[in-house]
Amino acid sequence: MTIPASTDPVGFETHDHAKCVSSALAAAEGQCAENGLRFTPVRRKVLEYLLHEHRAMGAYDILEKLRADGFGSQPPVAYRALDFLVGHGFAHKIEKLNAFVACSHPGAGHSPAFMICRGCDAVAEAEATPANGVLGDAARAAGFVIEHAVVEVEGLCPACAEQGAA
Amino acid sequence: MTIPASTDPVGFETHDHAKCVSSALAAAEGQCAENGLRFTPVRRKVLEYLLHEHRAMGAYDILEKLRADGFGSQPPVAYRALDFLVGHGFAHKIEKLNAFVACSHPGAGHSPAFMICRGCDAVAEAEATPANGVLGDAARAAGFVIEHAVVEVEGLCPACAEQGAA
DNA sequence: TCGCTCCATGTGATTATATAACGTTACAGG
DNA sequence: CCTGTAACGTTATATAATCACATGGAGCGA
Repeated sequence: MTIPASTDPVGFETHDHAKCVSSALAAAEGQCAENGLRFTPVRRKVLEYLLHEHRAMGAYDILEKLRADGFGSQPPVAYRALDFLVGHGFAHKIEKLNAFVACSHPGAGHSPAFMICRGCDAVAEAEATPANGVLGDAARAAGFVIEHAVVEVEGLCPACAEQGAA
Repeated sequence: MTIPASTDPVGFETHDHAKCVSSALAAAEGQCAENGLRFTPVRRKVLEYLLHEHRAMGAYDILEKLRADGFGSQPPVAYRALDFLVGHGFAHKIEKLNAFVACSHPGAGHSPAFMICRGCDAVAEAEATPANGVLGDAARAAGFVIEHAVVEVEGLCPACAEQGAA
């Protein structure tokens, strides 16, 4: 796991947010075009919300924004867009929070791990390697075939830790 | 979803289930006595269900059993018992399934990881080491303080993999 | 023993999260 | 243009979890 120091894809650091939103949207658009996927207005908008907020959002938070923007306002509208985004790797679901975040590592097929700050709800994405380590050994020993991994660690981000969030 | 009484999978292998249930209950009872905790009938019964089934059970599955056994039948009854069991390490919540399992490694304070079979819903518990590996490195580099980890891998257990569950 | 306090339990109501089912609309390919 | 498929919109419902408040019982000190 090497974090390119200048681009801050993962950390709890500041970055040029407007740029990261627009470039991520452009990347998603390109990837959809390449793979014959339809990057429809609802889907684009939902990804935009997630990128803009840069934190985990509940489906009903998103739904409220969709309503405000004139889209359909019933749960399936939000869930379908989220299913699409998650299914194609543009976003991830945080099981612990029953919420969703935009993917921070666009492009590469990956196995994400998340650091969730319980102080401010910020979520940072890192790379997991579930097949390695003790768990991978245990799985192989048991004959278990790993298909997908959920790795989510809870704790405090630097800012919250410093200001002593109990 | 009925599993033959004497051959439930633990770590996806067969074992003497009646014995493992009773010894786990006895261990829990002892640990409660030692720490001044009240191992009440509801709590005991819920742990018994979880140990007996040895798979992930939803809170409402448990609630139904409680009702059948003459306990209170409103959601808080089940959730409170589960909160107690999870809080003291006698059971764990599987976030991916919104369900609960009895702890397989009683006693030691630990950081569990789970292997979830999508074929038969069996759940095996292993030990995770979240502070190690690439994620630990990333967290330290970012200044993130890990307090708790959720590690859940989905896939196929040996039995389901063999019979070609798609 | 009495009475106090704390914790656990029971219940009704409500909030939060997610899916089912069905008709309509938009779009790509022939 | 026709047609098949995928996306969308809406109603209704299922599933998961919590709130708020009343009741009851165990432990403890006076």
